Amino acid sequence: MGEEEEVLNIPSDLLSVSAAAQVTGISAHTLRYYERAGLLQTPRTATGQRRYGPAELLAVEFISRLRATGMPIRVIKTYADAVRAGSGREHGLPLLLAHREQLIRDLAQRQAHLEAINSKITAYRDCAPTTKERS
Amino acid sequence: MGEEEEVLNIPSDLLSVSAAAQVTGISAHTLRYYERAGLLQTPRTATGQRRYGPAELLAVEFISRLRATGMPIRVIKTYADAVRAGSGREHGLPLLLAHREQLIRDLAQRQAHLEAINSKITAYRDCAPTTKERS
DNA sequence: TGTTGACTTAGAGCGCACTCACAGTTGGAG
DNA sequence: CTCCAACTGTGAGTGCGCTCTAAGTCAACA
Repeated sequence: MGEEEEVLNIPSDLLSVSAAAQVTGISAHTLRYYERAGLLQTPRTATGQRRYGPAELLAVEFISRLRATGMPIRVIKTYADAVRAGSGREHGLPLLLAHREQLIRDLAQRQAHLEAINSKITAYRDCAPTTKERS
Repeated sequence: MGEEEEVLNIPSDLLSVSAAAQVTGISAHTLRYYERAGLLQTPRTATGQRRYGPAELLAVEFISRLRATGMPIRVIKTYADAVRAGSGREHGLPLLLAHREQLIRDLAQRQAHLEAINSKITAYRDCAPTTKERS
């Protein structure tokens, strides 16, 4: 909750893991962790170093959106597996559709929470500074 | 993320911890945990059992809204301490104001994530079923 | 009055998502 | 060629928010 950059500026060349971390805002540790967890599969150099191209960076960006909206790692893995297996439309899409519904409900709830917090703030503004307080 | 009840129906009599759990949707274990953590302070019977009145139930409801919008336990504790100390307006209100700003930013981000997910879904709909996939 | 189920506290355990530490390998500037 | 910084995998550690366990106390009905 709360970053600072807004949009990913994706370069056309291949990036090392730390460069990809800079670009995506996901730490190098976490990028490797995602790969270990099966969310991601990064091409390697001849000696085994990861190289992130535009496609991988976009994948990282999408994964981080799923994470930021509360999708658990294991569900993202299921999605990623489906996409890699070429059955994204059959098995991946339903996960996205379900997640979208969840997210929409979640947004509505958070809106309601925001309004309740606003009410509380207003209550503080309205009551006299020396009045005894509740909850 | 994702409950089922919408609004709290608060009774006027005093409730035991498990009855309060029923009403608030927060487990009895968690209610006790909140109290141990200092978020809550429930009146007791002569023999030490908790009794939740309307004020306590409303407090639980508000706490669960703060939790559901990502406020950490320790910050809620700071808020609760301020309110109990009678300095809610001076020390509690700023926490709520900061949290509201955070929440508003968070909502905007989640909206953006939703739109990105929608785009991805649309991409699945638009591309032919047998087309090779990406990311 | 006896028994059963709900209550009490304190502490341990769990699941998740990182995050770090370690030991060893590699790439590139000087 | 040397050397240092950055890379590698694996496993352990961390922080958070619950969630459960254990041992004991209490309420209330037959």
